[in-house]
Amino acid sequence: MGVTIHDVARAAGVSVASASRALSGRRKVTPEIAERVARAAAELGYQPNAVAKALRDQTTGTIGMVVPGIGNPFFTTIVEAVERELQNSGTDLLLCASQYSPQVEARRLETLLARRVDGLIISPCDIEASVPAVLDAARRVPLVQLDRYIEGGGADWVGVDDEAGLALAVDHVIAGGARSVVFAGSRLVSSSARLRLSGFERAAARAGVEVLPPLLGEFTLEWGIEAGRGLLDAGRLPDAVVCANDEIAVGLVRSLRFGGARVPEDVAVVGFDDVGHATMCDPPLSTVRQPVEEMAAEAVRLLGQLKAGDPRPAQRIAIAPRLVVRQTSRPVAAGVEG
Amino acid sequence: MGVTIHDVARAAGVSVASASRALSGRRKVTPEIAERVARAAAELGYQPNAVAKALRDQTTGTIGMVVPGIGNPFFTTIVEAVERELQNSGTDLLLCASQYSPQVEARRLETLLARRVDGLIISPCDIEASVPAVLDAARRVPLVQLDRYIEGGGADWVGVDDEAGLALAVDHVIAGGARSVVFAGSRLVSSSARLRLSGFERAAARAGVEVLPPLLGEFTLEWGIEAGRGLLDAGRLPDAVVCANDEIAVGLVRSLRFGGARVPEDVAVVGFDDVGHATMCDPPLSTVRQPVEEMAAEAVRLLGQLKAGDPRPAQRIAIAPRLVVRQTSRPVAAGVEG
DNA sequence: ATGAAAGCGCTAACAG
DNA sequence: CTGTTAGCGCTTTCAT
Repeated sequence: MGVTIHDVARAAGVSVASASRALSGRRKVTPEIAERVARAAAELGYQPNAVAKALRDQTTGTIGMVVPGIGNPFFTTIVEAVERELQNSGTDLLLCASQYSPQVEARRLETLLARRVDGLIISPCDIEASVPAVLDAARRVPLVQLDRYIEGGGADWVGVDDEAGLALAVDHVIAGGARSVVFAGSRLVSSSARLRLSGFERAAARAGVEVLPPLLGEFTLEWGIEAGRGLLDAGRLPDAVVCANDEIAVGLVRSLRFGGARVPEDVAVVGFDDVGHATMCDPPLSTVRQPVEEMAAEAVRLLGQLKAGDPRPAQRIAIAPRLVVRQTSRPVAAGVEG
Repeated sequence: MGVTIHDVARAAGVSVASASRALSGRRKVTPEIAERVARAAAELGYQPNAVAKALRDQTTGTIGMVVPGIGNPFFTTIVEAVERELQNSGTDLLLCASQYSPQVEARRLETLLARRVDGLIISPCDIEASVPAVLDAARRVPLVQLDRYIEGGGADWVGVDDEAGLALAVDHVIAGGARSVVFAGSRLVSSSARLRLSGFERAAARAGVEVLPPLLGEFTLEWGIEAGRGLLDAGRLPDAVVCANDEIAVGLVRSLRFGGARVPEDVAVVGFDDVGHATMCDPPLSTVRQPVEEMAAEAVRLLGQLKAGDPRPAQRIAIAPRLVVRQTSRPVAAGVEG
């Protein structure tokens, strides 16, 4: 079916070696040959076979990326950022979703490795169950973890500084007058879930406010709605609820208001991520913005370093987030934005 | 770096052919050899090189998919559906986003083709500008268009029956008492944009209601908000607005209510797609549900047929959508659902 | 500057 | 049933 470089060479009346050299331009050929080869290639509609090139070169020009799910806007945002980052490096992205299952995650890694990707960017779905597959992959190929990471180190990581982010959120609601606070997050199955809870607890303890027992479910709108209902049913509302992501926060605001509570007058709500949902929410959500572009850039940079062979201990890079005050929390003087 | 089948063969004390046969299990070998090979492979951590296999077999076991953008929940939903559909066929998906640009779309197709995908599923971003690249790709490899399609035919397509969907929406609001209607959609740069507008116009004309000039922008929340403002500023509200997708509808509802109009009492709003956003909306959005699973299944089936070589004229498969009545339109007796 | 040939890892003919 | 070998398409020595 395909037209090969042999066909081009024959049509141009030169050897395949010359054709190869002319096409790649990486080596000198007479202008005349270059011309003839170029014409032949164009006429035949020659298209280089990347598979053969990959086998020969032992490098595919692709990097694999696996995230828990592309239904979550945070992950699609970060995927887009990585794609943009890779844009001009001639590297293609092979994107996979693990669907929040360590089994399919392991399978995905396996096929990515079999396809000989030059590197891997992964947000492991489970802090424990993902360990073997991720470590194994890291042994075979440059790998950096983005956002979520696995226990025990051994592989590079770049993500947001959750601790700092939660401190930002907690201090903000307290500055707005909150005396009792609660955390609405996810069960502690990922690093993000754990770090955000502990960051919240630390900040709240430091401030000396009352802390209600955390509400732990999923990183979803549905769970946010449920958590809001739970709060209403409990009879007494906290002054503020800090959420582990925006989807939870949006759901929470919805059910709180549906139940008659005013946001932010009766209870302040702050989210985390600031991708998409936050501005869509009514009223617009105060949240902690993850520095997605920087995270993606850093991950790609790290991957490049690893590829270069540069041996060094595993790195962890935590990038500082930023508070974005909108309308679900009481403003404190300056800093309000749309 | 990698351990090859030669290493395995040597370690097992057999020829590469036997090793290959034992590993693939596609041909008889003595149990003893099978055993020895299996052990050697396990001990060495052998992992087959898919690149070499692809070159040898002239088939990669991958299909490429290109959609305008993964930021749009409709496309992520359909990508997930296609992934699920492919799950058990041993075929991997190479996902690309064209970012709504015919240029990057063409480039993406080019590299997918260079990587020798076995087939292509594409939602062309532009009904006109996407034509050459898509047609060229279709000439080289089995290709089916999903959702959007290009002008002029020549390639298979599966999508929703837009005409029927818009008729459903229009008839519904009219049954609810609407006497004047308007369409809020996208500029006519894609097949979906065009078909939905014409479907709306036809259904409205058939019903004999008053039709205001259509509002055409983007398939985004922002445009929905703007369109809603425009409607308010115009002084007189229509009884119903039918939207080309849910994001527009959500934005529209938001700005209409913000401007003091009651939904659905003053104006009914109906969306299109029913993925994610619709239930998140407050109040929950009445909409036309795209049969995403069926569309994905059909696309994969068609692709399989094409691969089988089965020559036949290009097919267009339009699947009937379903109306989902929630709370942004007045119900008509039965059929309300969550 | 150009051409002949080796070889990337794999599988399927083809012999034995 | 097993082993030897050719060849998928490409790039790069190695000679010329």
